[in-house]
Order: sequence, then C-alpha cells, then structure tokens
Amino acid sequence: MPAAADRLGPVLPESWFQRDAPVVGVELLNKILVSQNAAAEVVAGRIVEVEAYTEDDPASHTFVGRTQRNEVMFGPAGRLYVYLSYGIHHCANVVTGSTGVGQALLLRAVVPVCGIETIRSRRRGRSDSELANGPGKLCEAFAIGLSLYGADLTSRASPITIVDDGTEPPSSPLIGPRVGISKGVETPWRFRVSGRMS
DNA sequence: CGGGAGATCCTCT
DNA sequence: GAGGATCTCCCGC
Repeated sequence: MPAAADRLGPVLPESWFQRDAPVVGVELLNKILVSQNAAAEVVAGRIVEVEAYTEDDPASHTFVGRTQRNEVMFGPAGRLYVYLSYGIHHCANVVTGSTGVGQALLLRAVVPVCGIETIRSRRRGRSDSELANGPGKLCEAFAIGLSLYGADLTSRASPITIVDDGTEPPSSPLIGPRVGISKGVETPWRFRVSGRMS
C-alpha cells in the first residue's frame, strides 16, 4: 500500500464486504479505489458506479456454479475478481458475501482523485471525462489485469485496495437496470452517484 | 450527439 | 461452437 494512499483514509476490512452485494453496492459508492504498480505510480479514484451480481442471478458468472474463472467469487470477501471481456477489455469486481457464496460487485466507473497524469498517459488521447467512466476504461486507467486476479483489497500491503476517506455514500443513489446483459435485466442492481449514466 | 457495427478471444457446454 | 457484465470509430443528423 502506497504511503500516498495512507492520507486518504483507512482500508475497508474484510468484514465490511461480508454482506450481500446489493447492500454493499450502495455503500461502496464514494469509497476510494487505490492502486500502485511496480513503477510506484499511484492512482486513486472515487467509485461512482457499480453493479451487483449474485449466485442465484442468471446474469452472474456464478449462476452456473463454480468454474475455474469464477472461483475467487466463491472465496473470502474483499478480493478482486478480474476477467477478460469480449476478448479485449478487463473488468474488475469486488467479491462480497460469505465465503462459499458466489457474488461480487462490478466496478463500472470512478472519478480520478490522484495520479491524474498517470491515468491520462494510460488513456492517451481521451478527454478527462472519458478516463474511467466504464468498466473496461477503469481497468485501463488503473492498470488492472489478470495478474491482479484474487488480490486482497483489504490488505494495506496489496497493490490495490479500497479506502474510506470519510465521504458518505449518496443519500439518494440512482438505481436502475444493469447494462450489457441479456438475462436478469429486470433486477435493478446498478447503483450510481448523481450524474449521468454513462 | 446518437446509433450501429466490428474487433477479438477466452470460457464453458 | 456459441456467446459474451465493452469500447471505439464512423457515420448521419
């Protein structure tokens, strides 16, 4: 955990993530995602949009049971589930709930708060509003790849963590259907702080 | 600015 | 062998 992140606030403990995804999802809004790569480049962003996926949810990767890819979703909460989407982009999720239950929250958008120059260089050519306003874009901005599969977000020693800087979750989050899925569209498990759905 | 299509390849059946 | 928890570019308006 980078020293620069220490001043942002305490790391969220595993117990905090050990509740059902839709519950954690709303509270995860306004928390801070922090990452540091091998070159000691630190970037941080405020989480502004997430989606919940649970085991009995036909849209979830865990709906079919345990597989090699989704294994980490059945493990302890507070871990990072990374997968390759459409053969091109990575998507990052935070594992929630009890161990043995396959659920997670897809990180859909963050607003950069630290390391903006590093993010701009990773997302070269994009306007500031397009730096991390999507699950694939977010992973590029934070250099999240499969090497971070299973990373412990609750450990201060981890290259990627989630901290609480004291900002409250929004009192009236926007709630709506999840996007990009063909099943489970009727379940309103997309959560967002105020602003436009991107 | 909004809609549509292509890219691209891994995962599971 | 099919189908994606997406993004970007290129059109047309």
